[in-house]
Amino acid sequence: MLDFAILGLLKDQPRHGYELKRALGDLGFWQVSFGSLYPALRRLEKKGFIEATAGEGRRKAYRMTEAGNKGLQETLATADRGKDTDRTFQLRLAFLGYLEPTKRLAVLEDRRLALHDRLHGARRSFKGARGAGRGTDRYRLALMERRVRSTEADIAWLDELIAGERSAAAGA
Amino acid sequence: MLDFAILGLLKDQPRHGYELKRALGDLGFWQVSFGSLYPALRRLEKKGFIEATAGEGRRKAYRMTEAGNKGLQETLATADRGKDTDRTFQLRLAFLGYLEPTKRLAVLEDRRLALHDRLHGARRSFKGARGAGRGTDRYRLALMERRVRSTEADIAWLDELIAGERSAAAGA
DNA sequence: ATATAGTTATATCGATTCGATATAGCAAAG
DNA sequence: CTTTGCTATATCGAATCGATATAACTATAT
Repeated sequence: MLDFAILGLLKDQPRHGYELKRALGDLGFWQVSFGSLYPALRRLEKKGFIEATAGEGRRKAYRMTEAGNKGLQETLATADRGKDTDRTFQLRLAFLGYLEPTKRLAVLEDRRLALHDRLHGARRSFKGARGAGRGTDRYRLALMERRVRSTEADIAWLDELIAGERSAAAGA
Repeated sequence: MLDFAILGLLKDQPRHGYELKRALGDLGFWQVSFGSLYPALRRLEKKGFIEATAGEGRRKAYRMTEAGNKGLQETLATADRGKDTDRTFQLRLAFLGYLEPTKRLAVLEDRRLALHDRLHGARRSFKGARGAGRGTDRYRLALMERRVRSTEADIAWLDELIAGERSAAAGA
């Protein structure tokens, strides 16, 4: 998934390693380590998805190749979206603009389904634990309640995105 | 941190590996893999923090030793709380009931500070990106907004916990 | 009875990621 | 002019992941 993130960030412009780390961190949900980043760059280079160019000073700027662009498109469109973790979904969303507009809605709706399932599970746990009179630790109960609430909030947020997507599709 | 989680779960009762995985998953925020779990059990056994007992059939039930309990207490009380990730904080909270009542409030307040910092950063990013007229991708903007909202919600949730903690302290 | 499929359970493998650290140039402050 | 801090690439060992192997037990179907 890091490979995907790097390709997404290199689509706009060439960047060197340090800059990639910063840009990834700026997305807000993942502080990637150098121990992940530099091996990933070598991996991608070996696959021919990116290539190093001479940057300023000792910088090595990496540029996406045509093969890399193809790889990015494939990963973006790929199913397996049911398996998205929170992090991989956020990553997917960050680069959703690179996906064909007609395919975007499906990504959001798949995510909505997954969150819906999560909500049911979270509610069941919470109600079950609350029902078992004083059987459950106060703090664990609070964690369960948080999970319910934050999943509800995520669904609401996602619904706004979906609505925006639909009206964008209608407007086009 | 997995070691901490295992010790926390074994404090109540002995459990075998598979059961530990289930119990951890039931906490709601971490589906640990066997590839992490079994090596961790051996690690803890080697340190003398847990010991295997013969369970039913081929099960190996692990029980926490006195040294293990001491290790758990230390980790619970340990500072470094400023460094808590979302996951480690949730774990810490799940076992906060095992910490001396007088020390619990500090854990919650440290977390509040960290979330406060995060909120400032998130707001700054969001406003900055929104201000740069149409410079930022719609989906990335949505991610930033989500980060702001969910951090606000987390702080509100945490404040309820803190209020509960204070009144529990006053009542005692 | 006895296949069949599903669940429980322990275990290991390779690849990935993390967190810490080493190294060094470069810029600004004191 | 040197100390401090930031930029930048790199690597190491340990932890974790995801997939898979294996096998016993359990329930259901034929």
